[in-house]
Amino acid sequence: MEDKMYSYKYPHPSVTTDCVIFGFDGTKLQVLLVERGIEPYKGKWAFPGGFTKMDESCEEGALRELKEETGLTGAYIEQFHTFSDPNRDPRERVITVAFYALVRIQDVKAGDDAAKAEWFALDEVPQLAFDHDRILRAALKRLRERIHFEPIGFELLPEKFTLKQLQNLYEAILDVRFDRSNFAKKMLHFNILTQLDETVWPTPKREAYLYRFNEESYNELKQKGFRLEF
Amino acid sequence: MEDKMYSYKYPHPSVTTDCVIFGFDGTKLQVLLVERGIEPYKGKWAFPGGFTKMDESCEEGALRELKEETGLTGAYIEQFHTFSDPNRDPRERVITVAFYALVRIQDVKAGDDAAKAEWFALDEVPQLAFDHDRILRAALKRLRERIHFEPIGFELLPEKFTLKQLQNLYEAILDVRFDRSNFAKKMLHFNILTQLDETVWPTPKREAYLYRFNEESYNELKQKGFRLEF
DNA sequence: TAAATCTTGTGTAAAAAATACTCAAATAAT
DNA sequence: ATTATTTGAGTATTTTTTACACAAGATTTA
Repeated sequence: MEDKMYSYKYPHPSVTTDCVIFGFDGTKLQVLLVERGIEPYKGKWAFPGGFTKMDESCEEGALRELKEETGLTGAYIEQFHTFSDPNRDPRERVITVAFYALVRIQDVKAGDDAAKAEWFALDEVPQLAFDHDRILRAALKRLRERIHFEPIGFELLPEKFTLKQLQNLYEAILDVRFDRSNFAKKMLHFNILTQLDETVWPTPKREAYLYRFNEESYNELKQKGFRLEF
Repeated sequence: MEDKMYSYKYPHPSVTTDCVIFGFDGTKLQVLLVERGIEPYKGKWAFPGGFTKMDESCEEGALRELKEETGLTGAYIEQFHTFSDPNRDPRERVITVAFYALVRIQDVKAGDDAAKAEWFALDEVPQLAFDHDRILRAALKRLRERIHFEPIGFELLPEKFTLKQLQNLYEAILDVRFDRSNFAKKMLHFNILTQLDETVWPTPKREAYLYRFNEESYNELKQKGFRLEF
């Protein structure tokens, strides 16, 4: 088989996607990292990602890589920044389009694929390969901004959840503390939650109602224009 | 001179930047467009932009193109989305990193460079080349979101401006109407404006105070964390 | 088994912000 | 001089935010 080459009059960069995958364990925000098996940065942790093919958009490429490396399909992803420092990859010029994904931690069977994948709490993330530290900071920044306009938190929680869990999530994402009573009031005021019955999940002391995210109401609300304030 | 070629084992896309340049004429939000002199889309209007060089980041490339095509230097730019549909350019695979710039309209001497550049009010923008219609919509969306977190409006106004002008700008960007008195109250409450003396600029009837954006106070406020609400 | 402790559901009073106005002074046009 | 327009300043009402209080259910401790 002949070594077919692709030639251009001007030099072209490589284009990759990288995906910061956020999960929530009930207390802390986590990210999924894979250990690099090859140089450069062999043995270092990095975000899943890879080269974008010529016949796919970056969104399609990101979803494909996500599936290949974690088994996740149909995840919620959002592009947040493109990193293009000429020297960000020591091998060649690589421009990467960065995404974040919001997934339920239990949906990912970490570590059973070819790639060694592992969840890390935000405050336990090791030093990362390439400029992925910077990418993580940018992802967090965007996530925090997004939460003001969309109720993204629901992608991270189980189908049914308590107000406590929801509050824990918001506190983890925004790194703030809310008054329990006021948080519930505000959250329920949007009418995008449906109250169910009892819970057993955490049962620390008194039982708490379970809620479900009501997508219909949310879409109605979105039409009218609104903002989630915290 | 020999035709040097750049060869790769795998095909590589081209990477460009495009810049949506916003300006404000005191009433309406405007964008700067250039008329394409070559195919494809010859004769159509498009955003200034061009190929990213191998030794510059996309940010540097966008600023360089901005200077080449409009004479603007040191403009405020922000990357907002990367467009990567495989068929967005009929010639070859081109991925474009899109920016928006906020400039003072009077700083651009439109139409004196090689490229024919012209300002268009948002509601008078013609059909654009490539997927630039989509790019414009995305830029506006981002601009509207950004205004909640940063007082970006000041990049679009002259050094000294009246509350009326500031209100007009916010109304133009967000496409809403505010109560004059309440807008002023809210705006002054942030303490990022410094009141000056009188005006002559518009002088429609009664003279209005001029204000200047106070960057120091703004940075203090930003440290504490805040949000511009409208 | 009773007491202490923790968590959740519910509510309330005070403070802050948003909203909808009013009114007079300054200026330009008639 | 009269009229119309625009700005500065202010007020009253409503709504939202914030900081708490308290009792009920459940678990742990004594």
